[in-house]
Amino acid sequence: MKPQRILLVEDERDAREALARALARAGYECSAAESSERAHAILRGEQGFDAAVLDVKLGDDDRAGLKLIRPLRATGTCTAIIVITAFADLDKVKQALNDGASYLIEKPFHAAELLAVLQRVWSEAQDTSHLVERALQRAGLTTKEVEVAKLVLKGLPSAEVASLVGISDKTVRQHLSQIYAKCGVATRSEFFHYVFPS
Amino acid sequence: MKPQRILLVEDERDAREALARALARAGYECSAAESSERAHAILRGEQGFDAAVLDVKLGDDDRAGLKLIRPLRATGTCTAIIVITAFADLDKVKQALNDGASYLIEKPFHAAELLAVLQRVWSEAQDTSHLVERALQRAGLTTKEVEVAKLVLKGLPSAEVASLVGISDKTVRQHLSQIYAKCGVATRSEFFHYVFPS
DNA sequence: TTCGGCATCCGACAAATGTCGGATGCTCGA
DNA sequence: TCGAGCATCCGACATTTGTCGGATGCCGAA
Repeated sequence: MKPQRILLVEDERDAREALARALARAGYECSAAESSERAHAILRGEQGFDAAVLDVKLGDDDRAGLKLIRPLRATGTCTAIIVITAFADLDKVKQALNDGASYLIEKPFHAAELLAVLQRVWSEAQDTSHLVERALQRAGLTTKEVEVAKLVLKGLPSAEVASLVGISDKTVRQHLSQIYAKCGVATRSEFFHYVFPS
Repeated sequence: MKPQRILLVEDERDAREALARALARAGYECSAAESSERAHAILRGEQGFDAAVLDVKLGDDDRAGLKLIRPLRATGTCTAIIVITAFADLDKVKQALNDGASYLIEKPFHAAELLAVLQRVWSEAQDTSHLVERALQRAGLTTKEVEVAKLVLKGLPSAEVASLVGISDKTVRQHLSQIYAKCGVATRSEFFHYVFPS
């Protein structure tokens, strides 16, 4: 899957418009801002951005872009945050990393690079396999139980799981009972919520 | 919730043992390795680490710790990866960020700092609210539908959702039908899987 | 060898879930 | 003002899900 909505914050008009065009051409819906203030204004209006591309330097402020990272992370929007900068110094990169940036690209760069990074970082952020692995591991499930659990977590009904695993649908439900007990839950929904806390 | 199992990779024996003790005291189950090779060996044996704490320099190799980041990310274990280093130079920090590290701590540091960072980074990584927001936004749900959807995603049965929202349980199911239609799914499980792809 | 844990099946039942058809009232924009 | 969209409710039904009691066979550790 691809990210859909992207927040682009870049103060230089040419660069901003070029990137916005590139993003649009690649099928993204892109909201562009030229300053921190505009970015915040946009965020107040609409949420639900999948990713943000932030220039580090905005106008006078040498690291205005970095200051946007924490608020963005806090809102819970924006899964992937990419920062771009012409002058990567140690301090800025450290801050970017520790504030929660996903990637840093140095100017000058090709739009294609950004698109590639965007795609990669996004799909990594979307990946929930670690949550699944962890939860199942922690619960101490047996081999078969893990097999069943993973298929159930794919949204399949018991009958489908049964035919895929090659056992009876009754047995699948039996296993599930056992799984639920180990996880301390009682229903399929609760099990999902156990694996994906929210 | 706290992370449970931690992979600690640090070549200096004193530091390693001190950290391992501190982590154990804080209630973590900690596997320590003194080299890349040992780390890989541990990973071959057991998976399911929640977090990794990596020293950047291991033995001769100036950035052996950094080289562990990608494999760790690739395995799908390890939600949080913290790197520690005595000499943070621009190049190393850039690599750490772009390879997928979550945080960088500079030596010398107090064990308490590490514990605090671990806790923070871990809970951020656990947070799936952005997935929820994104999915619901993308589906174009109405206000009420979002309200219902969020409670359902908390694992609550329709009846509970109904009493929390203050509407009839039938109505909740009605809303859910609508929600499923918008998301292109047919059951609660599929809906979970729509929100949390895995 | 014997016993506990794992995997497998069955029948039966209560509860939860999803769907259909139909209904009312509200609000906002054309 | 008139209809579309939203929110709300109802009854009824087929399906799915979770549980209970009971059963068999296998394997590995005690």
